[in-house]
Amino acid sequence: MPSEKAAKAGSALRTSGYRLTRQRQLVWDTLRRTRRHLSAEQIAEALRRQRQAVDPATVYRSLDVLQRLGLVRSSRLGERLFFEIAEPGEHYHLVCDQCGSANHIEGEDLAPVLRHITDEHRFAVRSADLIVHGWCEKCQARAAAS
Amino acid sequence: MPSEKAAKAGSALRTSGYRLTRQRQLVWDTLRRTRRHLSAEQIAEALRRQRQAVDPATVYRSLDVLQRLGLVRSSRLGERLFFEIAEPGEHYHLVCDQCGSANHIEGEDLAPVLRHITDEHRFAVRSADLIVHGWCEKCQARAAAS
DNA sequence: GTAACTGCAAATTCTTTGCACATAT
DNA sequence: ATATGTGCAAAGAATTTGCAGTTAC
Repeated sequence: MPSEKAAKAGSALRTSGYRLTRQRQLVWDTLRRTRRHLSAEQIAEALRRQRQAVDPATVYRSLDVLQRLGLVRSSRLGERLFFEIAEPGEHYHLVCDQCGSANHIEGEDLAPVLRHITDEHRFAVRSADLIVHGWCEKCQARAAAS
Repeated sequence: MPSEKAAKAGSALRTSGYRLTRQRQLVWDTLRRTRRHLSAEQIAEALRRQRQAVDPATVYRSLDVLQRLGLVRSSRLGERLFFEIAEPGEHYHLVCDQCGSANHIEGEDLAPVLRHITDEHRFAVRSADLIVHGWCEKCQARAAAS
């Protein structure tokens, strides 16, 4: 699972004058291994469990650097900041009110909405985030079972 | 500007067993007077300026009650929670990255997107909030002028 | 009169910062 | 060698909570 993609962070860091450290590597790897969004605390917790503890402050700082390089993006979902690998293209956030999980799905459906906002409301759109709250498939099943 | 709408909060409070206090009245009135979203701190600040100071903690508690009655809704825009009078129907949030103003606009364009999420992703949608970041008309004009 | 409400101060939670020590280049 | 990065502890910002005193009903 390493190779090109895994090397991406290393070279991006170096060509930008940042150093490739164990901590940055670990934060990046943790994020790459999940499809989900993770909070800084969840990343720190995951690393702690693997006996590779990284201080939360360092997790935040690492995420900040990765974000500046465009490798990571963050969004505030509910109470906290969540981080994910930056992928090109639109995407929406699905936040489960029951289990708190946060996922994203791809799609281009937002384009007409944004065009409307630009044209009718004279608002220069830079980015858009659709946050949908509800129940994920798992929690629906769990509720139906009881 | 008072009359029916202004009385709404009072009767809703009473029929639900809550008391109509000076503080709740003031918070509600402040929100009704703006079209914008206000943070709890902005509400407290506005009241302080009118020599009607209400403690921030009380502002939060009042907003919480009004929200439980369905009279107010909140959304997290950027760093903080913002509050607004609850109006029926979909709406989007436009957050200006320059001046920090937060506005909302009406529209039903989201319906097809939400249908897609329900159908394709088996996610039971409860609510959706589209948060658009960019530059508001005023700030665009200001930037163009300089 | 009394349960509900308020102000104030302290507690919480998430995130950022300062600084002495460690490490990648 | 030295500029960058890390851990730890402390500071910050936004929001919540505990409690003794106040107020709407």
